Amino acid sequence: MSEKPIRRQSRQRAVVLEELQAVSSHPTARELYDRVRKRLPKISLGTVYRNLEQLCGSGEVCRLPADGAEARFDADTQPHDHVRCVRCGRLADLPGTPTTLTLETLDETAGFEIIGYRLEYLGLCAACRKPDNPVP
Amino acid sequence: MSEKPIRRQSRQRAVVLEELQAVSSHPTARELYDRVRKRLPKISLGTVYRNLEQLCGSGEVCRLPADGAEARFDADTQPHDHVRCVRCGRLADLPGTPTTLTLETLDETAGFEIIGYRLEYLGLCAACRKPDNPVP
DNA sequence: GTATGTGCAAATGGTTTGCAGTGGG
DNA sequence: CCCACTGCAAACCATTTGCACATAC
Repeated sequence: MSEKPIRRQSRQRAVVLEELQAVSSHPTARELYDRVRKRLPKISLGTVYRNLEQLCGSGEVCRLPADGAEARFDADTQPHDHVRCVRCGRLADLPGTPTTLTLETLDETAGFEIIGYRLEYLGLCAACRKPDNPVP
Repeated sequence: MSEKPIRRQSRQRAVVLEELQAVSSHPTARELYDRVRKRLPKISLGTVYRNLEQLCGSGEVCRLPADGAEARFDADTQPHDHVRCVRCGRLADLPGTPTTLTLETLDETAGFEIIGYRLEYLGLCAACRKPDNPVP
């Protein structure tokens, strides 16, 4: 029935991936779109979304959990944790190995088969910690 | 400048909180709205959202990270972890103490002042594990 | 009385989709 | 050729907001 369609090459998808790999800022789709548009001025936002979704599906890109806000994307598919600023939403990588969790004890839990985990630290970034910094 | 307004009582807010506390299913705003409407047929979805946001602010309720999808809410404000089914999005509580993380080593990391963390295990729920279960 | 809360409906904003045309294999 | 991919714009859908009225205190 549902055969997965063969993926073709496209300049748009290549550039979307390249530009995402070129930054470490975990951009939103729109931010990435703005970057990509400098190289492909006619690309549409819809195409950026479509390609991001495809790249997610093929594991070349990760969609980071969007806390009610816009989704952010990460070209670093190695497992690593993030810190999110609770005030401005900025997302940063955490260097080093991801936190070790006792996954094995969880396999039976709640009837779920555990595949992995997603860990996000919450905090205040340097900019937002300044006392005179206005709430966005 | 920005004085926090005094909170008054309202039947709507009370019922929203009660109904959220009455379930363990981490409902979306709309699901909660459907429950609440059985008791307050004239309540509007906007009011549910407004009250949920207020209850979040006062810590009586938690908004769970919405993975690109609808936000889910939890009246259990004790720190505890969750499992999310990657297939159907169902969210379940994890019993027992939350995973111990080495927060102290992170305080300096990436210039963030760490406040807490959010941990979500990913997996497949019992229903979605059945091989003949169609993809939603 | 006055400011907060509500219902309603319209606006918003991120994301998805339908369609006709383009282009990779 | 064929079917995946694109640009465009409209559609979608969760959430927010403006407004006039209701109501807690």
